[in-house]
Formats: sequence, structure tokens, C-alpha cells
Amino acid sequence: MSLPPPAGRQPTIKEVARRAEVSPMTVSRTLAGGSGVRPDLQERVLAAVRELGYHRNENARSLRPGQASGLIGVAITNLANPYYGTFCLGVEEVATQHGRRIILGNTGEDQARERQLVADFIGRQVEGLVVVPSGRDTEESDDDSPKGDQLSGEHLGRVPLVLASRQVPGIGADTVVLDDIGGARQGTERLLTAGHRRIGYLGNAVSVFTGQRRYRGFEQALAEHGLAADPALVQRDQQDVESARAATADLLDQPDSPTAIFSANNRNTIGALQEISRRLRTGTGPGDFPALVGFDSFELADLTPVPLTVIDHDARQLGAEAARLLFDRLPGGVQPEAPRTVELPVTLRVIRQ
Amino acid sequence: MSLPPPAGRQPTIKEVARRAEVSPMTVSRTLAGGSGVRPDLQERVLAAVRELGYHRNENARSLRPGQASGLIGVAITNLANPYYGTFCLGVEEVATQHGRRIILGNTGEDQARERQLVADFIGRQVEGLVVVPSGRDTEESDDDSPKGDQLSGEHLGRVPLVLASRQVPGIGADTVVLDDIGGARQGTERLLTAGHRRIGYLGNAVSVFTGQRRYRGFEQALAEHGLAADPALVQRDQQDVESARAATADLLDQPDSPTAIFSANNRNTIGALQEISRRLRTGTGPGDFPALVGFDSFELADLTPVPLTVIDHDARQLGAEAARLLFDRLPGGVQPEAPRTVELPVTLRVIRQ
DNA sequence: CTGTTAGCGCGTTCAG
DNA sequence: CTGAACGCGCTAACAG
Repeated sequence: MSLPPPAGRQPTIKEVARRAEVSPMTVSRTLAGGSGVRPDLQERVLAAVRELGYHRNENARSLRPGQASGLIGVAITNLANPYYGTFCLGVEEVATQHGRRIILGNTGEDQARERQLVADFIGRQVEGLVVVPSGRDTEESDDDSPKGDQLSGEHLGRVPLVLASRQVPGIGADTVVLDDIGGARQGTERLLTAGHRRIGYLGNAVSVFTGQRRYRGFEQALAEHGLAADPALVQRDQQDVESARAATADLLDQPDSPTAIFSANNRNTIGALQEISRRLRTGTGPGDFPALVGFDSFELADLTPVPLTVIDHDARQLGAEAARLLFDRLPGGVQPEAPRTVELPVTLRVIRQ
Repeated sequence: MSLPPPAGRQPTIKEVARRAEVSPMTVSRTLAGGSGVRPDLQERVLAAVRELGYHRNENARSLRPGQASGLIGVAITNLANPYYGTFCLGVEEVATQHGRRIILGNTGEDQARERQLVADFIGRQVEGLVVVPSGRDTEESDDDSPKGDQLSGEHLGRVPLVLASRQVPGIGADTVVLDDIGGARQGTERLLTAGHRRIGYLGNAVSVFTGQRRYRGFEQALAEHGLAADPALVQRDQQDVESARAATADLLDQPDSPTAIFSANNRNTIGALQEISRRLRTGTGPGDFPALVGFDSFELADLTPVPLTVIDHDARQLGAEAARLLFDRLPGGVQPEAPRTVELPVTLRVIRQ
């Protein structure tokens, strides 16, 4: 005679035990590897497990002291950007190597949402956090409500945190960033060397860490040539492809439009290419279209209708590195003393001269 | 006198209670909204919560009968494909509207990995699952080890499941698919109407549901014109851009290379465009390059160097619809009787004539 | 309005 | 080799 199937609830260890006619402990031990359990009992247990479709309740499991949840919380700013999808893949792969699962949230550059997410992750007993911090001031402020509050030590308890892509002032967490300044400087330098003097800038808000750094690299290169950025040619409030396309249209429609454009991320570069290609098709716009240098690579860069150089790097590697830094701080890791910052190099890649 | 901060552990409700000099129940009630708790006690509790950085343990919480975990498990096949990133965003948005969090796993088209993931999700007490099933036979087989075993009702317990993109025979779950056959038929029809007779095919494995359906649509359109697919022009084992590029090279290098190519997904279309553009730049390859019709849209399709039509749809909407079907089966939903299949329409969009 | 009791599913500890 | 008791953090149900 078989017991009735569980009604609307997952079967528990007790039900398995009852069905296998053993005690719950025998089930527990069997599932833990079975050392010290008679083989015939193990078989009865495993049969009952199969028949009932039993799954250990990981939540109850992690309740016990010393038992970890096996979860890593990942918060990113924009899942619609393939860049971050690839980034997550890097985190996920390393997490899987360490037997961990990732739990993912999208902040949409919203700090309130980031705070909720992180709080929830901690409530779910994540063992660690990988966060791409949403836009915020990167300047230290001396008022008493520091930015990045939700990522401060007190709020995190003792959950290790790794920041990716962007640093947050006042947060002493391990961080992986790119060589934003150097990459932007080199990319801009390339345009200057090619003789360009009117160079447009497309970027994300200055309140975003990378936005600020990449703009700084842009300015540095200009300064080295005795130039300064022309405010009329600087557009930096675009977070998505459509606004980037519109900003590009603005640049192209200026009376003395730029002969080249530096773009600070793939959203902006793609928007620029879309607008340029639209005008090429419809025959509108300036006679000559600007050359492009853009941070981040992307699929189909090859198809560019104008000269294009990308400042390339691997989002997957960024994610993997972030995860590695995190696991160093988890049980079994090397437990570094001070917060570390890893700056990954970038590569100038000429797509079309 | 303040208690020592929690050492390596998250603070518990008891510590908060001790610090606020109330009972744990008063803390619990305050955090649950505070109805029926004296305001001054609430303040003491909230102060203690802030000071200790307390976060409710959601795992312990969901242990109690009747309490749900607030988690939705999402398993996709390829996080590196921006398509699935966007898909996840759609799921995530709807889940957030319902106060749920998503927990994400990447199967890499590996059934074993899919099984592990789903088992783990259930162990974490997810309230529901959204799965893009990894490749498997779509034919019913009459042996006794049916495909899609891990998604069968017995293994899932009573966790509602929604399949997205791909159906699995024998699994009576709600499903959202695209009009794969109709879309592929229309796309191919367009090439035939334009006079093409030698049409290449790039697709994913026939063992993948969409791969099979899209190929069927391709064949149907050919048949309507009294034609059959030429096996020499059919390549369908590509899962990523690089192998798609190589397959395209194969097609282009044939003595009598196709005048048009139908591509069954964005990985293949992008690979094809890369190869064609490479040859255009280097001046190799056939004199005339084939026109393309591809399933899925993608960024920068505008830049195509050859005539291109895409069979367009919104991955985000697919994800959102999958989530909606799922929430219908969760507490508070409409609890439909039979499994439902939603077939989302696709749109032919001419990118370049 | 507040506190005590009990038990959710599991595994460590200790007895048999 | 097997089982019973206990407690992890939390909250419904029941006192007070």
C-alpha cells in the first residue's frame, strides 16, 4: 500500500523515511553519501526518493549553523545590454565551478532598486555579492549621507562584496574595473593622430564611474595635443541605444559637425552607427560622416560603414574575475587582508581604417 | 552598553529583540507592518534593526507552512546570446511586479545541467519555473526512457512550469512559442517570390524544437513552389556565431553557391553577415553575395551589406508572457485547467531591399 | 497590546 | 549501524 502523493507540497524527509520504513536520519545519511548505512536500506531510501520525487529542502538545510546557502547574489544595471548578459555568464561559470548558484537582479541604474535587491539577497543568506553599482556620484562628499550607503559594511553584515566595472567611493570592497582612462586616452589619441580636431563625445552620465573615467581619458588625450573638449560636441546622458541615436543626430546636425566621434560604451556606439547608417541610406546629413572610436566591442562591428576602432575587452572575463575575487573571501579562499582593485587591460582593435 | 556585533554571522531576530528589550514576537510583528504594536516599541525595534544591520532570514521564513519563498527559477540555454538576456528581463519585470525574485541558471543546451538546475531550484523551494528546454529529440519515442524526463510532473512535485520558445513532447506544461513555421514559411516565400531558386539554409540542430519547426516552414514554402531543399545547401548544426560563420563559408565556396540564404536564428544570421562582410572587405568569394532572410532581429541589422529581411519578435515580450502564464498558476492566479500553449506572432521586417 | 509555546525540514550530537 | 533529541530563525496560535 502506497501513501497518498503529497498534496500541493513538496515531500519531506519524514515522508521518505516512512515510505522506506526507516528513520529520517537514515534518509539524511543516505543522501549525504551513505557512509555507514547498510546498502539495502540505502536502496530502499533511494527508491522512496525516486517514487516521491523528493528534493532536499535547501532552505531548511542552510538554516543549520555552518551550512551555507550556496547562493551568490548578482546585481547588474541592465540585463537588456548583451554586455551584462555576457558578464553574468562569466560570474555564473566560476560560481558553478565552486558549486554555487547565482541569483540575479536587475537594477536599471536605480539606487532604490539596488538597495532592495541587496537587502533581499542578504535575507536569502547569499554567501557573497557581485554588484555592478548603479549610477551615483563618484565624488566623495562630506555631508553625512554618503552615497553607496546600501553597500556599506554595516548593511552587508559579513557578506563579502565585489564591485564590478564601477567603483564606489567609501566602500572598501574588492573591485574589478577596466583601464577606462587609458583606453579612452589611447582611442582618442588615435583620432588625433589621424588629424581629427573636432571630435564629438558620446557617453553615459558623469555620475557613473565609467562615464567619468572614460571622459577623463578623452580629455587627457585632447590636452596632450593642446586641445580642450568643445561643450557643443559633448553628449553624455544616454543610457540606451535610442537616446544615443538621437544624440548622434544632434551632433551630425550641427553647423560644423565633428569629423570624428568618441563613444564611451557599446550602447552609444551602436546608436551612432544606426544613425549614420540611416542617413547613408536616406542620403541625408553631412557629406562626410565621422570616424568612430568606441569603448566595448560588440557583434557585427565588422559591418561599420565608417572607419571604426573599438577599445575591446571581454565582459565574460570581467565577470569571471569578479567571481574569483569573491571566492577568495569565502570559506576555503585565501582571505586577503585589504580590499583589492584589479584593473583589467583593454585592447585597441581597428575594425576598419 | 551595546552588545558585541555579530561575529561572522547575520544577526537574528533574537539579537534584535534583546537589543530592543522586547520579545522576538514584537520584532516579528513590527517587521510585518506593526499593526497592534505600541509605537514606542516599534521605534525601539526599528532602531535595533538599523544598528545591527538586521535582515530577516527569508529561508527560515519560507520554512513555515503556507509561506512561499518568493523565488522563480529561470533556466535558459545560452546567456551569451543577447536574445536570452532580453528574455530574462521580460521574466524579471513581471516577476518583480508580483513581488518575486528570479534565480537564474544557464544550461548551455546540456540536459544533465538542466536536470541539476531544476532539481536545485526545487530544493530551494521556488514557487515556479520558467525553462527554455535544452535541445532534445522532438519526436515522441516509444522506448521507456522518455525525453524531457526531468521536466515531468513527478520530478517537479507541484511546482508550476512554463516552457518558453520550445515545446517538449509528453510534458503537459504551459508553453509560449513563436510562430516558427509560419514565420519561416513567409520569410522563405519572400525569397522565392523575388526569384531565388537556390536557397541555402542555416539553422540549429534538428533536435531543437525551433530548429525543426523553422526548417519545416522553410520546406513548406519550397514545396509550394514545387521545389525541394538541396541537401548540399542545408547546414544545421551551428549553435554559435563562429560555427555559423564557418557554415556560411562552406555555402559560399560551393561551385554553384546559393543566391539567397535563409537563417533560422540570430546566431546564424550574424555569422553569415560576418562572413559575407569579411569577403566583401577582402574581395574574395563569389561575385554576387546571397540575399538573407533571418529569424530573430538583432542590433545593427541596419548595417547589412546584402539585402536582408528579418522575422522579428520581441524576446522581452516572450519572457513576459511566459511569466504571466506562470503567475496564473500561482496562488492568487486564475488556475487554468488544461495546459495552454500561446503562439506569439512574428513580423516580417524588411531591413534592406 | 505583549509574550510563550510549538513546529516548519534538516543534520549534529549523543545513546543505543 | 540506527534512531531520538535538540535547535537553527521565524511566526501562527494561543495565553496573559
